[in-house]
Amino acid sequence: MPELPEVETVVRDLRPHLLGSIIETVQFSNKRLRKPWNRSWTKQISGQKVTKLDRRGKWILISLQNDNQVVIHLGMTGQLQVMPVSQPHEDHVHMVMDLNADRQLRFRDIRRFGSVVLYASQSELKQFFTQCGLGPEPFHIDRDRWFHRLSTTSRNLKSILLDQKIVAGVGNIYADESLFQAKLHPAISGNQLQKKSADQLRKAVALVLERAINQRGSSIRNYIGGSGLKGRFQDEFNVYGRTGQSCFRCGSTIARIQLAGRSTHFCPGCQKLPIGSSDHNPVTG
DNA sequence: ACAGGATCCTGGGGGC
DNA sequence: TGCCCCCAGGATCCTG
Repeated sequence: MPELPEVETVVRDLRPHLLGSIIETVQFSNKRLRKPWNRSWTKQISGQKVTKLDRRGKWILISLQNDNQVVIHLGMTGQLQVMPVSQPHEDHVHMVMDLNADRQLRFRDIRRFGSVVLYASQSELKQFFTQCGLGPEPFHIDRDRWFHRLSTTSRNLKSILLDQKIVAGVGNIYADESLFQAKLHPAISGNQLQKKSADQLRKAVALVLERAINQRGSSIRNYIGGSGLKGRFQDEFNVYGRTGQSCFRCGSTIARIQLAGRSTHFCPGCQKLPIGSSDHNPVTG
């Protein structure tokens, strides 16, 4: 669900509430999340002060005074908010962290694709990211490296953008919006791109994400920020969810195809396949 | 190496 | 009102 702009918004919203807070204890519901919470971790983090709140890709990182790192992934439907203990409990709350001053950090996750885990130290966390090969932040991609990654693969651009090993934080919405911004068809393969086009895509991703952050991300159905507020970027979509509507740029009808197992939206007028590429049939609806 | 499908879940919307 | 089917901001594993 939440992609980089949504996760960034959650972190920014939570930061003033969480920094300096003391974690008293943590409790989980009886339904398991994507990754299990080790019971011994509860003791480790009890009484610890929150010293830092960060984001890496779609991961939320809570640093504690003893160097422990609480790492949260929101999955598809995760919501993270600090609220008073007195606030009534919602459905689907699967983790509650009791904080000082009668407050709680609550993790609500309808589909339970999210996770909350602990790493013993910053270096252990770094090791984890290295192990899973997490790619660079979209705002700090090296131009030549990016071109090299693209030019050495026959995979299509859509699946490249969704690959967290190539660039961290992009999901289905922003992949489609970035490809529209760069005027590139999602089915083009990486090694078909000229250096100039590859660079246009690199810049488009950063631009689209930056704009989305400024709008607090996109709220399609479940997403809310760390303050409970929705995002506004869904009002600025050019292609995502606009199947059958007219392109704001050229007036063509926005098409939807299946790519990398995901719904993929694009404008057949602005985003053309190079001659010789195989064609894809639009799915209506 | 890559594409595609299935899987983990719950809920909303449309069609009948 | 109910049922059935499809769809969904993610990630991972398996097959061909």
